[in-house]
Amino acid sequence: MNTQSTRADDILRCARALIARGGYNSFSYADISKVVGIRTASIHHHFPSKSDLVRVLVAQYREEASAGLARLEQAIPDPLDQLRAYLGYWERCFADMAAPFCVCALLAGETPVLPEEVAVEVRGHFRRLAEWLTGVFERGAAQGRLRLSGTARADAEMFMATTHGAMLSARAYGDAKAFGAITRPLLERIAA
Amino acid sequence: MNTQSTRADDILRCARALIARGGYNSFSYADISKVVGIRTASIHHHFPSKSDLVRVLVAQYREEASAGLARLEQAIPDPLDQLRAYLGYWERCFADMAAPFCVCALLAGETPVLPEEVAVEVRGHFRRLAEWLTGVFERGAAQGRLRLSGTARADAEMFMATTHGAMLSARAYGDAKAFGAITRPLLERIAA
DNA sequence: CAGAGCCTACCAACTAGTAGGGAGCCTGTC
DNA sequence: GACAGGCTCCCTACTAGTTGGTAGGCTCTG
Repeated sequence: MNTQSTRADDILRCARALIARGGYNSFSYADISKVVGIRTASIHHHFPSKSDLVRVLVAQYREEASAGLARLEQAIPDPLDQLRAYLGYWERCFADMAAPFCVCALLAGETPVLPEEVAVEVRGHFRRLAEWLTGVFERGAAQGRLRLSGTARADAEMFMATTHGAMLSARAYGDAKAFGAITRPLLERIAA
Repeated sequence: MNTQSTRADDILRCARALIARGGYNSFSYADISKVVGIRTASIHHHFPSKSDLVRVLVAQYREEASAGLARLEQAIPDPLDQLRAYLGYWERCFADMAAPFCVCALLAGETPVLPEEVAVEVRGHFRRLAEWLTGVFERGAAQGRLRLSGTARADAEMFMATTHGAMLSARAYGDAKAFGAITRPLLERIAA
């Protein structure tokens, strides 16, 4: 357990919220400085460069997501309910305005202008999520709970794409409810 | 026809390519200056502020998209083929690396940090595209060419979200073929 | 002459990042 | 117990380069 200074965590939490608003190039150390109450030079002490900060941030995000999926899988046995819970999580995020976007989905769009190290982490998140979803679809099909329209892998990729696209639509429409409006029919369609 | 100075068009074309790489905050007047061969001050002569430039850029993008959809609709009678052609267009864009992302999809993610006027244009594009797709799904269902899983509107929104999400996945994976891999099964699923 | 288009020369604010110093705290040693 | 050394964290002060944007002047054209 690292009970050590919460400052680095404060910085990461703040940076994550800022990135979720507009991506890599839409925030600066000065923005973090104002929120966390620390000088920009002190942020450099914790994270020497911006790419370091964002790489660590995304790596931590991936760990949390992975842990969350594992917890979800343990708590909920039914594959369809697992998908429902996954989408429900994001629906609640949008409703709360807490973290109204997947950091990795946003960064994925900016890939060409991202530091390579960050792009690698983002790719890792997409792979991990796609793998988890593939597993869910495989088990769902085997148990007769989900109706596959192609391979489990293909359905998983499509599910992920629709989810991310629904986040974009919600932002474009300026309407948090749009996310649920798009993803709920998605669930109905794949339910056996 | 406005045969007038191609400079403004050069600037718009260049800015569009730059935005398609990483969004609103990832390019500057200096970047355009280097490519177009003009001083940044001269860009301000054509577009007083950055938000002006991007607003006009997105408005022009919307017009082209609208015209493209109208042309597509005239040339191709079958609704399923229309969707095929729409996705084919983007697949070719990705393959060429010409314009490997929908400008509006990328900007949609950045909505919270976008100038209001730009966000309005982006929203307009999403509305227009969703409306067109809704029409295609309605006609497809009426002609027995497409299988709806919900209302035409809901299916259209889902189709659009999946398309945009597939763009994100292609970028995240660093693999242009991923777009086709995700969207082709999508077509098969909705074909009657 | 008027205006369009482009220039040079600015500007203030902001960008990520560096240098160096001071306060506090742990740790080892006499 | 004292005290030196080193380490962590944060500070002020600074840098060079970039940001979007302005002022004013030149040239070419209708």
